[in-house]
Amino acid sequence: MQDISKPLRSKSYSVPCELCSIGSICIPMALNNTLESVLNRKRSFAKNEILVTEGDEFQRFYIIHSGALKTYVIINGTEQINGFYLPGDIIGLDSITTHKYNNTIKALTTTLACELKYDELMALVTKSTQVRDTIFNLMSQNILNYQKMILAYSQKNAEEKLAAFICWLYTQYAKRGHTSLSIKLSMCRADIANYLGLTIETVSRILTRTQELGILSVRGKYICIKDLSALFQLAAEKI
Amino acid sequence: MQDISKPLRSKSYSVPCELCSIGSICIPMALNNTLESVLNRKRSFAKNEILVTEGDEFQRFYIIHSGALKTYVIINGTEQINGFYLPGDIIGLDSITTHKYNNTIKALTTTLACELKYDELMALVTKSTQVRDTIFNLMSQNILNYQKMILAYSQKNAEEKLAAFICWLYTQYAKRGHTSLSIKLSMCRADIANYLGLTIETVSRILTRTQELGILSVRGKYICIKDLSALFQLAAEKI
DNA sequence: CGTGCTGTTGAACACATTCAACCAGGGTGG
DNA sequence: CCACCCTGGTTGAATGTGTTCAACAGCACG
Repeated sequence: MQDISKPLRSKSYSVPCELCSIGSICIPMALNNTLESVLNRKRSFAKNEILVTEGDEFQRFYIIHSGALKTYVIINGTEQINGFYLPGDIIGLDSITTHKYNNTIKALTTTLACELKYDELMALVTKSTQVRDTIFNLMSQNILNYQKMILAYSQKNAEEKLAAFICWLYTQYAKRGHTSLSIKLSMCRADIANYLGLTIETVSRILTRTQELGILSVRGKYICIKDLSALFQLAAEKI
Repeated sequence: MQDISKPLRSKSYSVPCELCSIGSICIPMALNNTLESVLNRKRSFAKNEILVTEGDEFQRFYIIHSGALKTYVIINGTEQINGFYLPGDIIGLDSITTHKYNNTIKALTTTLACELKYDELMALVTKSTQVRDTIFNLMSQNILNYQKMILAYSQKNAEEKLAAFICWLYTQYAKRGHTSLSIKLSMCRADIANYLGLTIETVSRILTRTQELGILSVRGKYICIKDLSALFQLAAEKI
């Protein structure tokens, strides 16, 4: 595994296995040599490649090693983005209950992802309390995150939503060890607007306004956070 | 258990144990006589009684038998409602990861709730694959629900949000066997507005407007759905 | 009968959208 | 090589949705 991940870590945002969302179970599994059966080798996906389509039979989770994915559904013929996923994130927890994928998953950039078979993970949950606790912890964290997001996105106005979004990006990378204040957006303005329930014009306007306030520096897909605490304050969150 | 639940079912919205969110594991446990150790007796809470406060140590889930609860956090001195919980719902899944309650839980009306100890549930997860699968299914369903809610509440305008909220109420009751089109709101307008990120004035105006359209009939806390499919259409959801 | 609480209604205002024009960069073809 | 177009992004003016502030109605309670 290291032979694949090592050269990539310098290239772009990626997570070493220890910082992955399932890291704490993956590493022990590697030591026990049961890894190969449960966590398949990393697979590479090209930009705009579709990993799975809404309605496909659910078999495996995807855990992002590097790159970025988005998930969306088609409502009334238009794409509605459900979420963005960054290195260390796991996709598919919502599919346990439906036995099929509820969203289409698409690569925003070239992406490396680990595949984790559901059945085999479940078998491990029963065998190892460590795996059990890790998975429950992961799902609980997911639920907590969604709660916070609902709170955020139902209460906040456009400016606060966008600030919260950039805070979220920063926090996601920071959680996995990338504390840089310079962020390269892997999604276009239209995707951000779609996800936040805004228009691209509003997103654009707010980005320039926030830049004028000296909080951000925006150039195309590159965003530099000039005043992190002001950004978090704008998002109405505590750091 | 039945001695408690039976007389209540006629009185108001309540769920028989078979329709509870954990029903499928609860019933077998009752048969195995392990029930008493895991699922404590129902506890009654008065209107406005606080079950737990944000930050309290997490020990048990609450599963609503009858009545209604709300969860909220205090942000900048003001209450921010996180969610409403109805008969059959389980509260506390977000606390597994934090080991403490992330919200304050308060009874909206007189409420009967079952208490389910976390530690003892986990022990059962390892012992019984049926319990394991039920709990994973429950958590996955939770995650899926939140995904849909985020989509809903970030994309929809005020009218659609409120329609979606009433649809959600209807669906929640319907899932547990109460398909009546007459719904008694257990929360006040201020709570609805707070939760949906609107003002009470807007909620009020939209309710009367929707009534004028012949979709709803509103009188105080009593709502009667006159045209279910129109309501779902307004909420931009499929039935 | 007044007081307080919950909910409704009205008018002025603010924020976000819509529609439109415009700009910058990348690729293609003459 | 430059004109051309196409895509992604920014900016401006008019419109509309939802908020704010205020008054008021209905109802329970002392």
